[in-house]
Amino acid sequence: MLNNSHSLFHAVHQLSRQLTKQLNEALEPFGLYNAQWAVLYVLKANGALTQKELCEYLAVEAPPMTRTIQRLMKQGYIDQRTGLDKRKKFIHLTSKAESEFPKWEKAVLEANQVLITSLPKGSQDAIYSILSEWLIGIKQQVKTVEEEAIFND
Amino acid sequence: MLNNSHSLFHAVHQLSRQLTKQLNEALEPFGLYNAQWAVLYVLKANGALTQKELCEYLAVEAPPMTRTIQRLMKQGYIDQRTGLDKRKKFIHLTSKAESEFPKWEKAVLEANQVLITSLPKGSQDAIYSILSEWLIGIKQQVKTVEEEAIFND
DNA sequence: AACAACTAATTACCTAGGTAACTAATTTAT
DNA sequence: ATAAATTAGTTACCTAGGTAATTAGTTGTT
Repeated sequence: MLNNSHSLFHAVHQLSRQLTKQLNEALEPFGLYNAQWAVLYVLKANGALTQKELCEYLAVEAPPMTRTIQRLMKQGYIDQRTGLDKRKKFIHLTSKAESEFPKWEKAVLEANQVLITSLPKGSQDAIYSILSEWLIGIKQQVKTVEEEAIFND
Repeated sequence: MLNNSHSLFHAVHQLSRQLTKQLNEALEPFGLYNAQWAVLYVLKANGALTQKELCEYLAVEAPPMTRTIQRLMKQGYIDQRTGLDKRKKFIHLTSKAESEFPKWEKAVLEANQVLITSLPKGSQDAIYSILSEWLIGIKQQVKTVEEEAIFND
């Protein structure tokens, strides 16, 4: 039974660190890190996207995304193409990335499998829906608090 | 309904970032960051601890803890005393920290309140118990996998 | 047509947390 | 008693993510 918010927040934080740690270990043989994998995964699933769109999909600010993209480019897994709007940079998976992707995905799925075995399917669905709802709630709440702050200026 | 592990892990990760971000904002007026607050909170609740013990309580490796402690010391909120075993450093809250603590706690609790309003009490308990179980499971699982790896050497 | 406002991306700099390699103190074995 | 192994903490260096300030390109206004 939960007696305070500290414990809950701490558990979330700790879990997040465990997950990324294990994922990084799984990706290590390929010279990839979890932030890079996240980008590759989104690009594979959605096709070419601008950096802005990638930021929105992954809920990350622009500067870390710039860095991750520059690294992936250096490794030859993506390329940038500017469109009509020269500010926008569309990010594409290279054929090199396309051909490596299945290996990466396999390693990641195996790691995820290990991480998730101790969580019964029912709990998986429960936790996912609670977390999703909570995230939405937090974003609204934060927005509201900010607006009140502006209003009170 | 959860269709893959990526979504779940991503939700956990994103939530963790939201929570620390909001907590940092709440602590900003006091010149504190969430990692420092975590240490202060544990020391207040448990009394003096060695750095090793602090690491275990907060599930953090030693190097980041060293850094957090050095910062808190510079701010005059803690002091180190070596015991009989000269390797161990016991960390104490200073009276300055003790007198400031209630203000910090109030700010943190208010922030936590905002973050948790969108999560019904039932969901709080549900999520906390699932997360706790899951964390335990992951640690066992990871340990097992490592042992198998050693065995197969 | 020219100036103002906005937008996408980058740069510089901050905190958090991780591993590997090291130092100093303490146990354990021989 | 001394050499070897272990332990607590530190240092150096890595990735991740955040904010603030800047640049270049685009839109809107007048």
